[in-house]
This record gives sequence, structure tokens and C-alpha cells, in this order.
Amino acid sequence: MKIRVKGIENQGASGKTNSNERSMEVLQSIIENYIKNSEPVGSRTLSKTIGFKLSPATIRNIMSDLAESGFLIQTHTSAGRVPTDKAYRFYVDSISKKPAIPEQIKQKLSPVSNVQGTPVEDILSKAVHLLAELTKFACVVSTPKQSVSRLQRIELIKISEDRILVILVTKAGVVRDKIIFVKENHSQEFLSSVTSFLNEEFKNHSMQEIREGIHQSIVSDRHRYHDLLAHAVRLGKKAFELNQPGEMFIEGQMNLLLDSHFHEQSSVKSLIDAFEQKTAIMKILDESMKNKGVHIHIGIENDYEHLHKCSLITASYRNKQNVLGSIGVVGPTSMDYKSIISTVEYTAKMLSKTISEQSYD
Amino acid sequence: MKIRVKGIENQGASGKTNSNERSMEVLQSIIENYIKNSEPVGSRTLSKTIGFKLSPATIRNIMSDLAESGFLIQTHTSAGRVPTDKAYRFYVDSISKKPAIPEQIKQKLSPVSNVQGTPVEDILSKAVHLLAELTKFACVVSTPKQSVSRLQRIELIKISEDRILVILVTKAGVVRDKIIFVKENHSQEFLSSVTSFLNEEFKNHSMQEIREGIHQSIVSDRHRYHDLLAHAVRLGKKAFELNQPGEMFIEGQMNLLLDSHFHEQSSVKSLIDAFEQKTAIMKILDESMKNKGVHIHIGIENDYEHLHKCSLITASYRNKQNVLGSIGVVGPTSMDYKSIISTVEYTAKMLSKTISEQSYD
DNA sequence: ATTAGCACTATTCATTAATGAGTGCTAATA
DNA sequence: TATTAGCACTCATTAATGAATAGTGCTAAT
Repeated sequence: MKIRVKGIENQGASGKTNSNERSMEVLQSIIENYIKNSEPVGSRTLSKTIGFKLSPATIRNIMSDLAESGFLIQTHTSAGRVPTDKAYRFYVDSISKKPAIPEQIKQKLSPVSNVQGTPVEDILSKAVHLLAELTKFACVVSTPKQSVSRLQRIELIKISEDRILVILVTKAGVVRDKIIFVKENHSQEFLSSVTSFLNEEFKNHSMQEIREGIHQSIVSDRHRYHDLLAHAVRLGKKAFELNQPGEMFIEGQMNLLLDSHFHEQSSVKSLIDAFEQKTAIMKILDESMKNKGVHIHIGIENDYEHLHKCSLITASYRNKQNVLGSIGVVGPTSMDYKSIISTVEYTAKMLSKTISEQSYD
Repeated sequence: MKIRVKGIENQGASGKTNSNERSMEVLQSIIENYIKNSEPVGSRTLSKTIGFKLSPATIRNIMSDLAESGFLIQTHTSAGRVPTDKAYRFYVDSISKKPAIPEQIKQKLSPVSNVQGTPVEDILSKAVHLLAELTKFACVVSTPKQSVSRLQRIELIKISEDRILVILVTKAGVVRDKIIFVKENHSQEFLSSVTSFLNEEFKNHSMQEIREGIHQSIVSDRHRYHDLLAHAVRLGKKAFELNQPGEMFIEGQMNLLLDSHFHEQSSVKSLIDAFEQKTAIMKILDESMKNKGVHIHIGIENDYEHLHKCSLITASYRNKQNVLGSIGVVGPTSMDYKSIISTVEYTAKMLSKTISEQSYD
């Protein structure tokens, strides 16, 4: 008589579900294996590294099914299998517990900057640099959107007879400057009055609102203004016209070249184009600001064709009031999602913390 | 009796020189050939492309001499010859007439920016971007050195009870901001007084001078100050402490990877390091500010080992008063020096022009 | 349902041989 | 005396071959 092995009953009872579950576990193993070694994984290798005991033959059957379902592909007949984007999507969706952040990373990021009064741009630049160093991929961060950021203060400084330096300080701590040209030779005192007026009128309003407000004033109330106000509105219009198109800092592009995946594929050219144009990546960062948490874009899911071989992991950062921008990683689809996701999440968190502490209110 | 061939006398009289001249012409041909095709050049090929008539055998003799003198090397016994850094040095030194700038380039660069009031950083960024696009190599530009730039105006803006936003505007048009923290709660009126004082006292002085001046005041005259001045000096000290370490914009690093030369050699890693650390390249840019004209650093001539496979072509840019910074190209030692040199020169010129027009005085 | 066994397939790697570009040397030539 | 032709030699590149290897799919046994 044979010994009753524990689990046999279970296996019998929920056969299909169980087998499906097992398939998924196999898939997971394949993905993790591939992420680790960047090489097609075969049944024999897998049967060794896998947690539970399965013969290569069984694994082959499972693999065959998975391939049919579009989770795996073979580069050629006698090669191992490689996960598809669909597989990665399944994989990231099934991640439940995020790995703990290694102490080493915590140390590097905590805090991003402890120098008080550091300009926001410098903080962003530092953060994206650190992220690139930690992940060994290319990293990007978008600067705070000006249109949604709220005015802390405006200054008008007379530079020469016909030039005025406009300085806008936002609540987020971004300082933006621009020179405007005027026909009249205003005195600095006059400019100070205008400055006071604009500050009183528009402090705490978003740039968007301010622009609309000024437009309204000009359209509707023009006749009622006395001289000061008329000038104030005119100067204000010019001053707030600054529409900074939203910048992006890139760091660690070179890392991608050292990555084994991009080395083989000569999809390097594509990536260069992607970084050159910036718009596609910028769009993804913008999109990422709309919802909380980490966003993941895997290969073919990206609208932009040049990014079809890449995955992007992004997360937004914020100060106390508003979401300001996003930071993220651009890497091969076979990146180590688990660790990258938590690194990005943590970096965004520390970045938010740092900026909040530095914010002006 | 033999016919006296014209030139025989010359040849006899200055035999060595003549033959030397010819050698140099051959060398030049080899270099240009190599620059063009990125492949070792052999005697047979050369005897076809060369201007004057020489048999492969003769060329071989000349090549042999040139190799002995350290101008050429062979990668292996049966390969053609490749120019050494010494050869490139000879080549650039012997360039007499620079090629005319192609219309297409002139158009792209003229002017770098025609929008009035564009911040200097944006102009630099645009210029370096254009240069990278034109040369197809990596390009760098250093931002104006703060220590030598002269003060146009300082502003102190009260942000909150204990924070003051300092804005420094230099003659070069660079605006730099920083938040300083104070213990006392100064009123904005008080800050305005301090601002006036600092502007009157220090306008047109270099940052370096200002820092020294303030230091002097503190050391020597402390007791004589009444309250306003004492505070002014103290705030000024903090305000001018901003020692921006001199930034650098990089553009087109990716171009290097597409270049056939860097593809073969896996010296890519070196370059990545060089761009990562920045200091070495920054040093070369700084150096380049000391003298007029185009500066050329070829391969091994660079102090920094990671740049031994590269050449750098740099030129300084300036406004009406001062040399502000440098712009340059980083490429393989086998770059097309003639065209790159004139492109860099022209770009620097247009950059200077643009900045001068935008300068505040 | 799982597994062992086997035939089959495609890559990879080392070996070999042919090709060709290029040199160096020597002797002939103008 | 400078130049050139001719020739032997070297070494990288290429293609072809075959053995070894890692993998699959299918079938039959457990």
C-alpha cells in the first residue's frame, strides 16, 4: 500500500484552479529568472530553480500553454522562452507585498537635501541623479507645472530705461525670471506700486487664474482704470505671459547602454530619439500626475513607438498643497519591477518630503 | 645630355625639405582619409585618392618613415595605418584656411535666439543643443562664472517670518536665487533699505570683490556701524555666500554611441564616467576661457585619463565686457577637425552676439 | 496528471581553409 | 639617387564544416 502524501486530496479537489495557479507560479518564476539573467529560460533550468518539484516535461507542457495564451514567446524553435509584455503586465499586477527598501537606499535618499533654502530645481536634479544611481537606468523628472502653481510673490525690477526684470516666485519655491521690454520709462517707485498692487491682487492664485483675471480686467474694465492700474494690468499681462513649457531633467541615459538588453537589440537609436524629442516621455510624466501612487507603462503599452522596448515607472511628487510633477525610471521591459517600483515610490516620497519642508508656507 | 626638369634644382637644393613636405602632404591625406572612412588606410588606396602621382611602393616608404616618427601606427602587421594623436596635432596645427561655414549652419545659428528677454540659461541651452545637432557629437557649455560676473542688482524679498529670498542679477543676465534663514523678523521696508544700501554700495562690482568687501567691513569696521548697516552687512554676507559651483549643460551624449569609432572600442564606459563626474570637462572649459580663439585638446593631451580617446574643441563666449564661459564639442580623436573647429568658432561667436544683445547694459 | 524517453531542431563554438588587403624587402629602372 | 615593380610573407576576415549543446514536442508508461 502506498503512503498517502499530504496534499493529494487538495490537488484532486480543485484540479483546474490549482493547475492554473501553478501555471501562474511557473510564469512568475520564468519572469523572475529572465529578469535576473536576461536569457531565455528553458524547462530544465527552471525545474531546478523553481520552488516546488516539477519535472522538465511538465514544465514544458505548462510553458506550451502559456505560450499559446500569449505570455511567452520563443525566439526560435530550440530556444528557451521569453516573457511578453503581457506577462510583465500580469507580473506587476500580481505583486502584492513590496520588498522593503534596503537600508543603503534609505540612507542615500534621506533626505534628498538637508541644506535649507536650496532651489527646487536643485532638489529635483539631485533626486533624479540619485535615482539614476540607484536604479542604474535612465531617470527623468518633470519640473513643477507653472500654470497650476500658486503665486507667492512677483517682483518688478528696473534694469534699464526700457527693460524690466520680472521675477515670479511660486509657493512651490520655484523662481522664474524674464525680462520684459517696455516703451515708457517707468521709475522704480512706480514699479514698486505696481508690484504691491499685483501682489495684493494675485497672491495665492494660480498662474492660470491670474492670466484669466488679467484678461478679464482688460476686456471688461479698461475704461475704469486710473493710470496706475492701467499700467499695472498692462505690465502684469506681459509679466505673467511667461509660459514656461514645463521642463524635464534627464539623468543616466548612458546607463541604458550598459544594460545587456539594450546592447543586443539595436533599439538604442529609438531611445535616443525618444530622449531627444522628450515630448513622449513628458506626456507620460504629466499623465502620472493625475493619480496617486506608482504608474507602470510596459513596452507596447506606450503610445509612442520608440518606447515600445521600454518600461517606465513613474510616481508624482508634491508639496503640502499640490501635486507638482513626476519622477520616473526608463528601462528595458525586463527590468526588476519589484525593486524599481519601490525605489521610485520611496524616492518620490522623500522628494515630496524635502520639497514640503522647503516650501514657503 | 639630360633634359633639365623644372624643379630638379629645387629638389636637389632643398632635397630634404621637399621630401619632407611631400611626406607631410601624404600624412595629411592619410589623416583626412581616416577621418572620412574610419578605416586604416593602406598604400594602394591612398595612391589612388592622393592628389599627385605616387606609386604604392613609394607611399609605403613614406608611411614607414612616418610610422617611425610616431605619426602613424599599425593595428597589426598586415593592416593599413592609423594616425596617432601626434598626427592629429600636426594636422590641426597645419590648418591654415578654415572652410567657409555652410549656409545651412549659418541659418540655424543666426541668431541663437531672437526673443528678447530670454534668460541666459535658455540661450546657452539652445546653443549647445544646436551645436550637438550640427556636429553630431556630444557638446557642453559652461554657465557664466559667478565670481567674476558683476552685480547688476540684488533684491531681498521677505517670504515668511524667518525666510528671505535673495535674488542676484548679474550684468551677464544671469539670475540666481536662494533662500536665506534669519532669526530676526525684519519688515519688508527694512529689507528695502538694506537692498538700496547693498545696491548702491556694490553695483558693478564682481561677486568676488563684494565678498571680500563685506569681509573687510566685518573685520575692521564692525563697531562703527549703526543698526541698519550692521544688519545690511550681515544679511549681505549671507546673500552673497551663494557660491554656485559653475554649472555645465551637456547635450547629445548619445551621439557618441552612434559614432563608428566609439562603437568598436568599448571605451564608452570611460566616457560615461567622464560625463558623470563632469569635473574634468569643466576644467577644460574653464581653461579655455583664459585665451581667445578655439582650443583643441587631442586624446592623450588631456590630463584626465577617461578622455584619452577623445578630442575636445572649445571656444569661449562673452558679452560686451567679459568672457563668460566656454562652449565645446567632445568627440573621437578622429573627428573632422576642420569643420568642427569652424562650427564651434562660429557658434561661440553667435552665442556671444546673442548674449551681448540681451545684456543689461 | 505526471513523467521518462526519444527524435528532432537550431544555436553556438571551434576548426579549417580560402581570400584579400597590406607590408617589407630587393632588384630593376629612369 | 629617387622611384617603382615584383614577390614573399603576415594577419584579419570570411565561409564552410562538424561536433556539442540546450531546448522542444510528442508518445508511451506510470
